Amino acid sequence: MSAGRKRAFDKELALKTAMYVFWNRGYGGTSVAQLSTALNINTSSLYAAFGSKDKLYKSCLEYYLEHYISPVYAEIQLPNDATGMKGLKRYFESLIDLFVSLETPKGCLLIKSAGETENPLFPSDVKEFLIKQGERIYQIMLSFVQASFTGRDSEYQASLANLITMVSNGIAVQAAAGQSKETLNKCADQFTCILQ
Amino acid sequence: MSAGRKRAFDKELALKTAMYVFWNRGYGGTSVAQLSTALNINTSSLYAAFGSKDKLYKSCLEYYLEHYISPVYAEIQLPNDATGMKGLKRYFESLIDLFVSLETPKGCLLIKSAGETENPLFPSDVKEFLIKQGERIYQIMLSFVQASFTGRDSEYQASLANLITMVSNGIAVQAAAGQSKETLNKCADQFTCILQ
DNA sequence: TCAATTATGGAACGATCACTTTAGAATGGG
DNA sequence: CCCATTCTAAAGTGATCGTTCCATAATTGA
Repeated sequence: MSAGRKRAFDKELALKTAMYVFWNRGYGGTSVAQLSTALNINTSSLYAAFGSKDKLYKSCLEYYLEHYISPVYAEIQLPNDATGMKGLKRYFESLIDLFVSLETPKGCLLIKSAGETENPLFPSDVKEFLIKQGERIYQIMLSFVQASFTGRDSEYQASLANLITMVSNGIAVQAAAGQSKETLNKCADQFTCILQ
Repeated sequence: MSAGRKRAFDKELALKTAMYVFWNRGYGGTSVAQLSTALNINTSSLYAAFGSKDKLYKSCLEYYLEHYISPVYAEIQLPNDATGMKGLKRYFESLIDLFVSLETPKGCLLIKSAGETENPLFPSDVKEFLIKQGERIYQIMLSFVQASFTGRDSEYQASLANLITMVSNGIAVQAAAGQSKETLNKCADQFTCILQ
């Protein structure tokens, strides 16, 4: 099947490391030379394994979505006792845990990326990817709200789903700015409380 | 007093134009050559007038604060009939008007800048400046909340000021992502409604 | 064992980065 | 009018950007 020399590094581990670098410094703030150093891989090996800086970046975003964001949104998706305030509180807790975790960079890689899309060097296909994922996440939130606030009209539900997303984005911004887990949790609690 | 050749361009207009470029593309996404083109000024003139890219950037942030952000926060500062829900609603309206205005780039320059501070090339003094301004803005919001929600304990007030700031940041993120003025206003209205 | 295939290490590519230099043109006080 | 002063235009600075090339090393199927 596969002839040729074997890869000397763990590709998935390298991908995860690259994701951390992008998460910290952003797309524009990360150079291939820095990645090469952080991953302890030559640039030629990096290009052989991941194609280009842009392709590696997109792979990192996909990895982030699958391994970091999706588990959080699973909190409010079926099958679960996911509906209602209990689900929402668990969602915010998971989100804040992710955004302030000591094992990963602070804040949200997706929102950090979204802030760079107007950079003329930012890859346009990644921009489209981010828009698509934003819509997908909103749909998950909308389904949750529809299942949890059954007594309200659909316009209210749509707006509430948007408001919760808005608060989530605010949490990401303030987590990236260094706000403590306790402060963020207190805010999220207050929000869920005044919601009912 | 001033001998020598006169400047051939309007310095404040050039500053405003530079601010627009940074607001659109971010600090890392903007090159001096692009600024030179956009401002229709040679790089040497640009350096003579503004010192360096970093100094120009900081001047743009100061200009943004004075001419764009401060007027919004004046909405909830004394002397005004600024307290209470009426003040808060006007604050959100002004904020959303600013973030989705057709005459300026979308979103908030400060929050866009805050997302770039971990870029190793980002000037550290600007990072400190942003942190300081964030605290200043929080204090304004806290004073407003203390004057508007007199019946609550100070912990509740601090947390509420934080929550409102959080929603504001969320608005900035979603405005930058292209969300419509109507959608944002509906969300802000819903938030102010459930607040009481 | 030999050819085909893939990975590695390092140098090198042109382009662009922020910034400076140099030479000359415009200005105003004495 | 002269000259110090300031601005403008264009070329040039070394450094870094993303990416590729090339020789060599390692692995496999035939």
